[in-house]
Amino acid sequence: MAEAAVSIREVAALAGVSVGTVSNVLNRPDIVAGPTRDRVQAAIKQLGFIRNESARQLRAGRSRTIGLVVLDVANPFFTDVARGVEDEASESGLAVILCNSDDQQGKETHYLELLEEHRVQGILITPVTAAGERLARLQQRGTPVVLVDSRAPSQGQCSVAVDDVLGGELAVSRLLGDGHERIAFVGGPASIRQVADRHEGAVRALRQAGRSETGLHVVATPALNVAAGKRAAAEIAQLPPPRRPTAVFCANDLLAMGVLQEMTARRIRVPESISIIGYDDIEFAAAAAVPLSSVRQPRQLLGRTAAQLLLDEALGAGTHRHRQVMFEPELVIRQSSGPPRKPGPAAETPAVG
Amino acid sequence: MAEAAVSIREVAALAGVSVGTVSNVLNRPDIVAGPTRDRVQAAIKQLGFIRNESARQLRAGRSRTIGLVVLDVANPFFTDVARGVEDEASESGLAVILCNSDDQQGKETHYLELLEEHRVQGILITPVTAAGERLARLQQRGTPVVLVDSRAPSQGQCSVAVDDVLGGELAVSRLLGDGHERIAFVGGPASIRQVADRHEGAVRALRQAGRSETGLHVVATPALNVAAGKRAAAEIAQLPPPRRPTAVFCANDLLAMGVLQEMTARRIRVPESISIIGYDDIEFAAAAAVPLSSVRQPRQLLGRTAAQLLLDEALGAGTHRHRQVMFEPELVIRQSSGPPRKPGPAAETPAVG
DNA sequence: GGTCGTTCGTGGAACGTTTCAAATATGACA
DNA sequence: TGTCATATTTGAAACGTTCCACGAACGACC
Repeated sequence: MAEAAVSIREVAALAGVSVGTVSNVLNRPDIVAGPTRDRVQAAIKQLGFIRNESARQLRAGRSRTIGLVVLDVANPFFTDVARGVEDEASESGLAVILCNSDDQQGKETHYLELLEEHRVQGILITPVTAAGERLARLQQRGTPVVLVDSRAPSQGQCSVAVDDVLGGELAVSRLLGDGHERIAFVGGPASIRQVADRHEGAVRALRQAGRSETGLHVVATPALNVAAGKRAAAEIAQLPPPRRPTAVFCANDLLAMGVLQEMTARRIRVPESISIIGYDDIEFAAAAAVPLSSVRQPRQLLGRTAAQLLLDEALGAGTHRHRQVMFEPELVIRQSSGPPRKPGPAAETPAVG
Repeated sequence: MAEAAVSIREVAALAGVSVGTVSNVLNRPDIVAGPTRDRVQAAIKQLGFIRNESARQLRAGRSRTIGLVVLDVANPFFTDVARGVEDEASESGLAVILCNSDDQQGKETHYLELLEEHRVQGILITPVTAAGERLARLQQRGTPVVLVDSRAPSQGQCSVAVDDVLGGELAVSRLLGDGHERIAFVGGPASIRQVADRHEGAVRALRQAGRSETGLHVVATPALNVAAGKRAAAEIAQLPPPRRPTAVFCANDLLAMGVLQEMTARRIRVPESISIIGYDDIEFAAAAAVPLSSVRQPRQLLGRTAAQLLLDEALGAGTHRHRQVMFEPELVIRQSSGPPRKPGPAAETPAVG
């Protein structure tokens, strides 16, 4: 079934020209005389010739792809980033190799090696931990690296991020402004930079409002998913109402959805009895039964911008200057948050049904 | 900054051996004498040598990657499939190039060309439409193709799918068994094979129960997302209660979540006033405020199996036989569906809070 | 009919591997 | 000491492109 792949040489033979000419038809058709070009193109069609990308890459020294290494492809945040990257890359005729590090150092290392062997134009990565050392070496060996959703530790690298501290501050400031006194922060592990920053922002908001930062009830979670959110909510719900927080700020939307679900299951009304603000503003946040208030990140833009920086570095003729881009997040208020209500008979706003 | 990439030749020079020996150290270390091997490995380390995958591929005639073309990376169904594919591929040391056709014929064609030029080991694809012709030609030229979530039209190809007709039948049979008399089907466009099959299954369930198939109230949607689900629900909600369906079967979970959200917003209780069953059983389905009943597909298994078939065809020494694998879906009942209740005061089961 | 420009086309080197037949070293044995 | 088998290493030919220095053909012009 598998016929021998046809090469440029056979095309040349059929068209009665040299291989160089076929190559020219392929890459610079304008410098080839009309009739010759037609003859070659006919031969290409007749033989079903397909360029061999490996050979081109070998000759060129670099492949026509870029690598994207994310922490979790199943997280809508990253699929949106990937989307932005892909759009930008395809405009330059590049393909994207998507790698899922799954938050594991080992897989990350494995993929970085693979990408370097593939001689990709460059790598976009959200590192598992601050992997500065390893990435810097990659860069020295000639593979540009752009950090996505992290700040570059030095001026020697490009990075694209969203100001997570500001995001945390926006969310908690709003809750304070709404009149909440007892606020919880749900998130973890604290070793994740995004989590730590969002927490820091929350603390900053408290300080600015003249509150003690010990007023923030921190509920640490082992992961950033729905199940962890549910467990955190169960913990909060057990507190007696006078001491229970009236608002929860979650480190991401998956957690927030877990919290929402558990509160709902326990007949604690959102937002009447407890307000919830999430982070990321994934599409499902707006579709939750109580649409989630959330801190929106420009996800696709993040991807696009990262890809642009990478391409500028990889293709730009030495004119590239490293930049650390920081976007601002935006607070989106929906129905899951509002001013606290005094306990009593059901409020007039529908809780969830 | 970018130092000249070091090749096998320089390693050989430093270690004082021939390039062939370096290649042997890399690929068949056991046939190289111990001391020589050590010397070469030291040289590799000292120079920071990285294999050039393009050159290997050129020599081998095939790359060490497989292509995966999906309709929508943002749909959790496909990210789970991708996950399965990736797990299986990485066990064989292959990388996955993930391509998003975005339901557009043009993008699909573009990516197929790109993958063929890359000489991938094979392609896994959920085609935009029945693209039998084009895919068959690909296969003839030597690139194995496995259809994912579609049935192969002929014996000449492998395919992996889930029995969507059965899935539809399971869902609607359950609703009938629960005592529902008026049932709606929400889904579209009907040109999508999955939608048509699930609808057919619903009709079959009605027939088996001795009902007229005209009893199914079909609400056509323009797409399979949350927004379309909301619009469909609004349409259903406008019907006067005596004629309004007491149960809705949706062609996928995104639609179902939209329906749930809109019903909830209109204070129509789920499942007391209306039952909902979705399709796919994505992770978010269980996390909805009213956990969704849904028809589960073995998503990761789908991906794994597809990859296995592909690898068997690509790597297996001519012993491959094409297979059309069909999995069975499984109905998962959660709180969004149940027996219909007579209208009246709030039932004892919590609706949504 | 030479000379000079253009316009096209040619032929072969190079990219970095792998593979394989052939060459060489090693050691056992008579 | 020579012979033979075995273990190791070598050297060169591919793989399919692109690139580039040349050459051929063709007019045009003096």
